[in-house]
Amino acid sequence: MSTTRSAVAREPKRQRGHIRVAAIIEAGVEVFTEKGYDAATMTEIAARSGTAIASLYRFFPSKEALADALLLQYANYALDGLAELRSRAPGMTLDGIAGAFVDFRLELQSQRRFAISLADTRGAIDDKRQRFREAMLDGMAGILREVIPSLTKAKSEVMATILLQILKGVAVVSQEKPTARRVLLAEIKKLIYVYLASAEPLV
Amino acid sequence: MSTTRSAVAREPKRQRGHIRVAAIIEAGVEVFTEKGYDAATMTEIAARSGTAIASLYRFFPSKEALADALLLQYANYALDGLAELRSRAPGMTLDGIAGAFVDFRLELQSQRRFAISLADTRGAIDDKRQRFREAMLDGMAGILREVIPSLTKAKSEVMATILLQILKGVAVVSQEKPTARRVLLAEIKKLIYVYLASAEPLV
Amino acid sequence: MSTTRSAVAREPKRQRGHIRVAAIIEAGVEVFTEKGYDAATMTEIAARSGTAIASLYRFFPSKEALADALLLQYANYALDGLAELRSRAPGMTLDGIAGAFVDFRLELQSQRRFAISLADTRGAIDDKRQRFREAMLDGMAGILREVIPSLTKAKSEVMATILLQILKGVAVVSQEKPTARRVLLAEIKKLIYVYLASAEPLV
Amino acid sequence: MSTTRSAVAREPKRQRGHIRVAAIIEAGVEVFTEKGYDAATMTEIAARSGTAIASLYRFFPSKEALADALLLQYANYALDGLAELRSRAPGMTLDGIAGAFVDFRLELQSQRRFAISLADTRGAIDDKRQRFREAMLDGMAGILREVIPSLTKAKSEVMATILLQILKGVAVVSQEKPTARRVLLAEIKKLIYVYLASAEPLV
DNA sequence: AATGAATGAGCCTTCATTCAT
DNA sequence: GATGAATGAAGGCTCATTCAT
Repeated sequence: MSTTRSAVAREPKRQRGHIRVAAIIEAGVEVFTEKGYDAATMTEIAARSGTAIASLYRFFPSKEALADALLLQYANYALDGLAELRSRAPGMTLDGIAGAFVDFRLELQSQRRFAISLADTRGAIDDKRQRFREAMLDGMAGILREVIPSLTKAKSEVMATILLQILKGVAVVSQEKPTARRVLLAEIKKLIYVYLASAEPLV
Repeated sequence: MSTTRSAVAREPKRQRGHIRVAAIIEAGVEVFTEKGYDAATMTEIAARSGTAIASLYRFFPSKEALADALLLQYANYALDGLAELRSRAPGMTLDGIAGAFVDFRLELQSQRRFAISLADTRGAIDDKRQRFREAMLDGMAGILREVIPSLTKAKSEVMATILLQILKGVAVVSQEKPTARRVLLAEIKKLIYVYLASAEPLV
Repeated sequence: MSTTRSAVAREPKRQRGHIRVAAIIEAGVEVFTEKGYDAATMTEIAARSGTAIASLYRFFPSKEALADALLLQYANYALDGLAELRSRAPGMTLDGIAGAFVDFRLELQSQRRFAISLADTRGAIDDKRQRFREAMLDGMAGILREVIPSLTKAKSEVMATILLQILKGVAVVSQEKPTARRVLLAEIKKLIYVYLASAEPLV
Repeated sequence: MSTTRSAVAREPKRQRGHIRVAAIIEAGVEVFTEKGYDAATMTEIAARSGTAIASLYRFFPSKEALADALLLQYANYALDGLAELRSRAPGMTLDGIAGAFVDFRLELQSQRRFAISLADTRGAIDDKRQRFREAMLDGMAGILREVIPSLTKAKSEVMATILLQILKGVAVVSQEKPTARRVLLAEIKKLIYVYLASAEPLV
């Protein structure tokens, strides 16, 4: 499938390797998420994944490469989910789609797969994040046009930007206590609903 | 740089200190904002504020203490602004208050006073940030009740949480190009408006 | 790469081993020469010789051992050449022998067989280098006595030391551009000639 | 004198600093000489100079910068000595100048000031070494023309190249036992003498 | 009181060498 | 026997923080 990839993660050729990589990725997500890119140390990631530091470097030739890989994986997962949502979109009510968006974001969280707070990380990785963001916006805009056909492309893009920001709130409220959490998630759904409704032409 | 100081009236120590502290804070905001907490170095902050490193440490005994102070200052500024907004709230239309919220957030940005991306920084500083967040939520909930008297306290707090998240979007869209920016800010205002309107009982 | 090996006559192990070793030695010479002892990595030598790293270690149990082997091979080659030169020495003119020495050194260079700049490498290898040096001096002193029979053993050894140093210059000038190179090589020959002549008793 | 110098050694502003720098330079010369550039470690240089590693880096911002500084210092010292020799050259006999060259080289050695075996070191430092070499050749060629006026510029340069190589032998024989050493040094002088004489037109 | 210097802990990364399949 | 994977020791370098003048 893929032959050589310069500075990017190299995939293992033996069974054990895959397990290792999985452990590293998991630890990487954990540590990056907990501490942020700069404060995370390769040593800790290695330790937490039960790998020797040099082994970690065998698969991910640099800290940045590891972060890249984590982001990429998250991006793929998220984009896949979004595509799936889109396929279900036609015929959904505004209310349904509002809930679907929130559930989608919730799912992303639950899958411990995401990584790296949106902060620090300068340099090359930022480009990739930017591209990911654009792909997300694109996908969301598409969904919006699916459910509100009267939307122009431009308008749908603006709304997607807003929507993305709203959905970030899901991550924030996820840290609240269960009760508050439930209430807040319902409120976010409602917010999205009224927002979408306000953009739909009155029949 | 240092001049004679024989008979000349030397400013009272407090005065000099204040100037120094102000310079440090300004430099601190700059550097933290530009590079993030981890990548910012005390040496650079010292240099950029024209202070010797040891002097910097006289006023702020650690990097974290400096970040704390920066946050505190920002919090005070923000809370003051919020209080002021609250005093103007009574009698404002929903539309007016939606705009006012956005303008308020915009103002915060423009005043180079705020610092440190909400990420990295772990430890003690997080508590303070939490308290600041709560104070903000409190203030915003109050304003909401001011403009939508029918709101219960609980409901207003939920809405404040949502609103705060929406307002974070102002920072995000501020990085877009002027045209897009203007459009997006208008959209945020609209979003807030429809959200507030949805919570107001139909007369 | 690896083919079937069922009924096909597999070369005797020894044979295969020799090929491997030869490949490793060649790669070793290359890499050591290009990068120097320290900067050369066993991994690269393995890769460049098409050997697996573990196989390399089967033949040469350490980096130093490999360097040793390289030196030894070079020493043998050089000493053989010197012996051959010695056999041709009787009856040569001083001028002829001067040229022969330079050509001899030139030959050594051309045969990509030599390795490792005379620097770095500490430890055990230095002893071997020392012994090699002595063997060379010995051989050269012998040749000198062959062409200048009046030389005492002691004197011939002193002269050999000097001569060896002069010949190192061949390596240095070899890096010059062709034209300069030619001139400098001729000059070295002349230097050797006048040096030898100065030691020959006036007839 | 000098204000800022990017990646090069920074000179201390206080008394203590000069002492430190001197100690570092001495240790640097020692370690680089003993182990070669690659094998030398900053940690050892720091330790041997009684400095903390970070202090070392305060003055010399990188290993290469330190090596650079060492080379520069050596070059200056050597070139000064050569200039001085040149001023004494007019009127010297060939025999005298031969001895003077050897003494000059000997002096360089004795002044523990020189550094870094001519091996390893790739990159930027090699350029400087090259320039240094050329300056030396230039100076030596000048001296040769001083004592053998009939020399063309080109011829003197060729001879200087040869001479430089011969003089390297001084370093080599310096490692011999005193007795052998004395004999060899005398032989080098003689070699230089006959070489120079061979280039002088018969009167 | 102010400041340049000193420092040690720690980070990312590499590599010779040994395992385990 | 051959090979990819594993590893730990070490190296260059930075930075928050403390001394000493």
